[in-house]
Amino acid sequence: MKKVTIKDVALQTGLSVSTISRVFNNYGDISDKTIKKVTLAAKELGYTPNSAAKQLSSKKKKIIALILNEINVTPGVAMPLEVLGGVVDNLDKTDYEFVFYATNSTKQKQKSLKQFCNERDITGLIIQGLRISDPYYQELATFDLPTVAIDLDIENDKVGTVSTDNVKAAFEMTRLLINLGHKNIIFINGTKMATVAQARESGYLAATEHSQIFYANFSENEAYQWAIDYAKNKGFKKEDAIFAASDIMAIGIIKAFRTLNLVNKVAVAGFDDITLASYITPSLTTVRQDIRKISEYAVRNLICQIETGEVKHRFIPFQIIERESTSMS
Amino acid sequence: MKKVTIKDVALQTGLSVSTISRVFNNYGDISDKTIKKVTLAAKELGYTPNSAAKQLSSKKKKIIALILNEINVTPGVAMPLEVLGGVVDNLDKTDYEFVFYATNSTKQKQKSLKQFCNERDITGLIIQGLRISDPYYQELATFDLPTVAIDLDIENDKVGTVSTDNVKAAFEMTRLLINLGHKNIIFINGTKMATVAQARESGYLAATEHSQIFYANFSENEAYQWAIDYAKNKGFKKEDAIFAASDIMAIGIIKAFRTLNLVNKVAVAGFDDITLASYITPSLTTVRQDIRKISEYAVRNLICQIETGEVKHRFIPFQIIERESTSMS
DNA sequence: CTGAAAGCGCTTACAG
DNA sequence: CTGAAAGCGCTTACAG
Repeated sequence: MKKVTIKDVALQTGLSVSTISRVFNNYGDISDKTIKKVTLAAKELGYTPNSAAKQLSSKKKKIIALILNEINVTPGVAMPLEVLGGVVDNLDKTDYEFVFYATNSTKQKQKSLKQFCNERDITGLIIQGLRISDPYYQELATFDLPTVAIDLDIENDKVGTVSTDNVKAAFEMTRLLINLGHKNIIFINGTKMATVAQARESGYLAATEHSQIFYANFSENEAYQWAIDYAKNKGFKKEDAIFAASDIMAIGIIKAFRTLNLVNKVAVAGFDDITLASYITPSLTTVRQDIRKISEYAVRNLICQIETGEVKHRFIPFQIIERESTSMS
Repeated sequence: MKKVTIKDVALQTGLSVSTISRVFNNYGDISDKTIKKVTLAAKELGYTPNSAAKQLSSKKKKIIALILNEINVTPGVAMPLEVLGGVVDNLDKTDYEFVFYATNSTKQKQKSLKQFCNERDITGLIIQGLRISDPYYQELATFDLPTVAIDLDIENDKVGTVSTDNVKAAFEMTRLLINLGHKNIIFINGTKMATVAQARESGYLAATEHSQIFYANFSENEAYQWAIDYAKNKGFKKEDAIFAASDIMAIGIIKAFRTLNLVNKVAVAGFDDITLASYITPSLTTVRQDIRKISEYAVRNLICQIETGEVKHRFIPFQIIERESTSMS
């Protein structure tokens, strides 16, 4: 089965290749009769334009790449999938093509962002999941292709950003815990290597006077272990409340609290509102991010940036979800 | 900043374009001196081969597409993400390029699989998430590109398959419930429109004498509602056990059982082992699929099919995970 | 071991 | 409104 090309359509219709091309690209400057003839012939022959040829020959390329870092590390965390789905859906409504690329720190070392974009003729980029230690994070500081970074702070006025206002969200959550009567809010952060973690930490710091911060690497196990150790060494008090910078860590702490018989005695709050948060017992008080909106604005702002050069920074509204883990018996 | 092409490298080195191309494609037939010179010049200029041009000019293309259907429908279900990650990782070890494409029933109507593959010069295809009612499912019956379908039964000896042995797994789970002393196993299936659902149903049927089957559309809410209604109309008995064809439905039933105060009285089992399964209370007895292995064999078999024409059908081992939901008080 | 030239399937000024 | 021709950046027989 030979591939059918634009030439075959030209032959079939007796028109020139240029005309066929114009019909397919809606040049407007063509007679209705021709349009009909070409459309019919194309359908008959089963013609589909070859995208590589199109890309190569066309001046104005329109390809948006989504780059996701470390997509399959944390079980239960579906954010990458949601971002992917959201970006695809929003891009479908435009005439930009979509390319997906999954990366990780190994691959980042092998091929630079710029290399990748040159190879694929990328027009614009949406990127998510980078940590501060990642090569691509560094590269973004001097990157000159239209780019929107999700959940990242980049010191580069060519790079737009979309994220939850992590500072404000952490501030509000901390205030909520205080308002619920807890005197001593302990903050369990992930690492200092993530922009979102830094932001959440500073929000926490702004809301409390007596700060106590520990790090559990965004890991359920490490958070679990931390809680066990802390209980042994210092002991939790009724007036304590734990605010974890991710639901996964909060869940680790809740698990420890089950063992320690501390459930419903010491409040726990998380961040993200992953699916687990509402299913676990006790259900978890947390901050819900609006990933659909984040994806939507990532696409929207990127296209705006490509077309007008205007770089935007946007916070997407969040929601504090109060559940059982902060209501004490 | 002009794009640097193979021509620039040729100019810089005083060699011909053909030679540069050969160096980059490891033709072997070139002097070490030349290789070094070219490599150096390429690095200096920051040359990266353009993939569109490569694709267009090359006879032997090597592009594998992963097509995922309806990626963002069910919260808590990360299978598409795991498949994506697995396929990417396994493809990274080969010299095939990877293309990702998310589809849904609307998009399937707009563009046929064949059209999509022609446009992109796809060499081979991995596809997951299709339901029997999907246009692409129909199309696969007569598809002639090397293809591996995940979790699908296709009547086409050009299409390979990789999946859990759903029949056997459902059979074993049903037997387990019987062995645990439950007399009456009620099967809650999703729909008749999914191959996996049909397979699980027949496994169930093979293992029990008194079959009772209901459908809850793979929906937590519908399963919840079903349990409430059933309790009202017929009433659950101690000897009953519920086997749901997905964890999500099993969880809906557990939720209903909480309301009905039936937890630990009537056994519930699920299928999939999603993250939630181990976190919910009571934790859920279920069938664990090995998605990493499924992805691995999907890639491996597809490449084998592309290179040798041999079409394979493969079952990936599963595991029955016994947890609290089937241990009665 | 290397080069000249045709060709992959399109788009797009330039003419008419 | 339509066509002829150059060109996008590569690969690959064919010569030498």
